[in-house]
Amino acid sequence: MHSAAWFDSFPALKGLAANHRSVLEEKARIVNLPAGSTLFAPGVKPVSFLLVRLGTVRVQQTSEQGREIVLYRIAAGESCVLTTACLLAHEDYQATAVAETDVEGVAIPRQTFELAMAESAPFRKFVFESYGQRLTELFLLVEEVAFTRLDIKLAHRLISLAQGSASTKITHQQLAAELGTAREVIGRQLHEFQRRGWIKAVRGKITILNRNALLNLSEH
Amino acid sequence: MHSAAWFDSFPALKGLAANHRSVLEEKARIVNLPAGSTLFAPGVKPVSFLLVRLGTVRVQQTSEQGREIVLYRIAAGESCVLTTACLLAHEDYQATAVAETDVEGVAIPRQTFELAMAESAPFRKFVFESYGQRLTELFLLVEEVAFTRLDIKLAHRLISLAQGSASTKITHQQLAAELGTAREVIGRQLHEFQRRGWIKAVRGKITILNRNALLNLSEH
DNA sequence: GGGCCAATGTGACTTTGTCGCATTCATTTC
DNA sequence: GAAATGAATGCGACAAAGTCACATTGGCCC
Repeated sequence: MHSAAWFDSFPALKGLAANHRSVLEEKARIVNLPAGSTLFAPGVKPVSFLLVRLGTVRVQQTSEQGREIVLYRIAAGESCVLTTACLLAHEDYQATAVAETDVEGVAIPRQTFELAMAESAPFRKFVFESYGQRLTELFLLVEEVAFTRLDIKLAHRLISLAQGSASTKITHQQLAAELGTAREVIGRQLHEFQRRGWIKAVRGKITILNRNALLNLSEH
Repeated sequence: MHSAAWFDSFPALKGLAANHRSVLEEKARIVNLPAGSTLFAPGVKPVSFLLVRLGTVRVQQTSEQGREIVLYRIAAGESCVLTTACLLAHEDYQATAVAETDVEGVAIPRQTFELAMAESAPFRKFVFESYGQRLTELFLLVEEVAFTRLDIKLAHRLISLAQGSASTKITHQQLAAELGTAREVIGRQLHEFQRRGWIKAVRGKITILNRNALLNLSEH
């Protein structure tokens, strides 16, 4: 089906002219990716512009020694800026993207994408706003990585990963990869949080007992 | 003068159609900035698209506690991606840009810029290629900040700042701001390099005595 | 020559990262 | 059910990096 259903998932595309909209609807392809699958990895060239309709995608960087850090996440309704950048600059990917949940994406062929960029001001606006937002986020990430204490980063991340619920299924290793540090370091810090009664950690799961304390710390 | 002279400083714009070229030439304004002046700072909104014709610009981030880190440099012939992003996403700047040398820039009014983006494929290509490049660089920066040992980063930076010549005029504090670390840490490391006979440091100036040793270390 | 201030040095201490193992827990396999 | 397996976690010693509170030095200006 090349139904118009997907279009409404992207409020930012509301303003598109009817003719542009119908071209996009006609040429776009819905792609379904199971949780855990890799959308792209370093050295690969993108073939289509990519929008995420449902689910979330994690973009991360891996160092030569195998250590990882999460760069950002793509939420439902957003575009994959890195894909766009690589597509337009004719570069390879230099990061990895993993589906964190089952993901439904909308793939727009390069030609159609370039046409839309050329002809539709609202489409350009959509693409550029994503760009600006990511760039800002990356600047903040650099600052956070360089200057923020680990306990603060960890408190912050625990809250944001929990998404309002009390507990998260996550291992020390995964948390270390989130923040670009080592497992042992996460272990120590979780221990300290637990000693203070802020969390309860069991194998593969962390439960927040005192959200306010974590929140307070995360605001340093 | 709104001479065409500046145009030839941007090889990437060679492919522009004559009519687009003449519009840009007509509307663009040459701006001269003395070394050390601030192009933009957090909280300011950009008014023009900006190309750097001569000189270099340093873009840096400052943390709340006042610590700094250099994000990237804009060389002659390049555009200021952050300006573009903010311009298009209607956002404020969230970083600082400082002229490292006397800078001659080309300011293109927003309207003219948007027109060029709408009508000229080569112009879009120019803008997007800059974008992709910066994004790639920022990814690498995050990785470097998170995972690379300080001695390696410092060796690397000393070589790149020296630009082939043997000595650089720079203070420990400035080097610390380059790499996002503390002055004392730079001091210690320089001491170690000096002890090994790789550099000679005097107040405000560092001379490279053994470039190969530094290079070798910087390739870790 | 003396004052001034940026640049640099120093040592004690904390935080973070690294290394090499030892345990523990859950699941699969016999 | 017992044993085997492998991921997840714990632990202790040590190295690297960041912090703090000063002391010292060098260059410039009067």
